[in-house]
Amino acid sequence: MDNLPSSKRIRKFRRRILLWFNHHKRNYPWRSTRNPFRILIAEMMLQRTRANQVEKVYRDFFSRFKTARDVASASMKELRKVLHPLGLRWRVKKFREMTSVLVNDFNSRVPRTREELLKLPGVGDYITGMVLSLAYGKREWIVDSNVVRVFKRYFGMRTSKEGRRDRHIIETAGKYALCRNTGKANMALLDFGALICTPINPDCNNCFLSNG
DNA sequence: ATCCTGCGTG
DNA sequence: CACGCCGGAT
Repeated sequence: MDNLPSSKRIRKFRRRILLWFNHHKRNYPWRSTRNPFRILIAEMMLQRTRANQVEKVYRDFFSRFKTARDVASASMKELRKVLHPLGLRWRVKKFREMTSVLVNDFNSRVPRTREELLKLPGVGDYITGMVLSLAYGKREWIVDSNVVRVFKRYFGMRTSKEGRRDRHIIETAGKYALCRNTGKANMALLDFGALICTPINPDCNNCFLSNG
């Protein structure tokens, strides 16, 4: 049995985390836009990479490239130069492949459905959920390492080693996403995991969830 | 040492 | 389901 948290518990959790988020939100350039392409690029940079580290690269990137076509036609050398500080060098090629598919198959439009987004090279469930919820305002879930950790601690959920792919985790994230402003709720979950409910030395004293 | 707003491959 | 990626922050 899965032992999913009840809808009521999830709603309460979301309400409290959003309240916290209103005062402790992290500000990043990709959060002050609804441009789907910019959000998509930002999410690709953010995978397995700390957000603070991405900030400068994001600005560099968009000062050089404006459109999907610009990226698709850039030289590997130039792309490498911009993206190098992020590490994960195989990712550099993904930026070109992804934008090429965007230009060739989607008329340079970032798709609006999960199925189509997943056709983009380098784009998986997580990035798809972020683009759909943040750029298009859809009620789509995200699961990343932060989400798994927060759910485990708050709801006491058990997971396999690959908690991100556990069905009950994804279902909980799906229920969590069913609200008025899913993009905001998803960001709140990430920030809470990154700032308070950290992997090591979580700041439990300042956690509104731990007392009560 | 361990982790980061994961994804693709085997 | 397991693993590599890969620079940089903690």
